[in-house]
Amino acid sequence: MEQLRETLKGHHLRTTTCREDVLSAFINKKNALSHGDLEGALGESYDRVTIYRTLKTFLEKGIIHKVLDDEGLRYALCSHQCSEEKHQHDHIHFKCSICGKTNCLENLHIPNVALPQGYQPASFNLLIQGTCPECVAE
Amino acid sequence: MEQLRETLKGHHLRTTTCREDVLSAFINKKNALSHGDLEGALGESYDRVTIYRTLKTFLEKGIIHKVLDDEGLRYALCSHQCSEEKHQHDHIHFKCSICGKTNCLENLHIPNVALPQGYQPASFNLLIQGTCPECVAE
DNA sequence: AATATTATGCAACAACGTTGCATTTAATGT
DNA sequence: ACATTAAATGCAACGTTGTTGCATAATATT
Repeated sequence: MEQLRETLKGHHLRTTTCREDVLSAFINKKNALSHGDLEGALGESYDRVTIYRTLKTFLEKGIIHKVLDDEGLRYALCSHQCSEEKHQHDHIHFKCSICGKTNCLENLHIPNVALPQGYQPASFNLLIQGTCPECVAE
Repeated sequence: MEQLRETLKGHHLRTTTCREDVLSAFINKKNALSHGDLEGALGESYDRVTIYRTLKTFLEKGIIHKVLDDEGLRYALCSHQCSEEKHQHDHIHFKCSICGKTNCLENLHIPNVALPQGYQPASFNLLIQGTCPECVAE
């Protein structure tokens, strides 16, 4: 609870109940969340627009990052210290096609790629789809 | 022209002017296209819905594949022989943040990744964002 | 407690995508 | 070349997703 306030303050954001609730949703569910997921999780507590704006500010301030997906955009917590100035991510995202959950594999880095002459890379996004350990087990 | 018919027939599709036009749009513009791009390129010739359905069939039949993007879905031609039965892609997508175009780097394969125990990968999608050769030059 | 600044809710709108149904078109056999 | 069958299109309507402007409410600061 107090930790939420700290996180928000650390990113120069005012503490509001909506931001606390969105942030704790990300912390509790450990997988990536879409706007719709959050709307579902938070019920009628907040306006749709407020959630959109909360996601936008969290993105800008470096609290969450985008997770690409062939069926829509999701968001996940930034584990390492991201800030308004710089977002840095080079981990892999895994989406399970059985349970539908997408997770950050924080420990796995995206391997280097030798691009052809002239290409200047700035950011990388690798999504692997398949079956996750929980769903393989069943 | 005749080639378009061949391609469509090869994927067990009837030849219609809409399908020919959509297909040639993909062949002419060499970058990935969104539904909106196609609507723009084809003008008022076809109904919005028809373009959506054309994209859907092309996807299913293995003529085009999805290209993920943090600002929406795009589609690009499948270079290698994809079919209704199997789609196989392991090339890299590069999106230029200056000109906004996304291209398939057909010759670059996604490097192998050692996933933790229990993860069963099925498909890979790597998007690199940065500056493309044309925009670097300027 | 008063103030300045920021966040929220509401309304309205725009973009994106889907479904059902009647009509038109393409392929096939005669 | 024509009739038949099956599939594709256009239209209307709808649902979802995301954005913007503005008045109100809440937060941080003095």
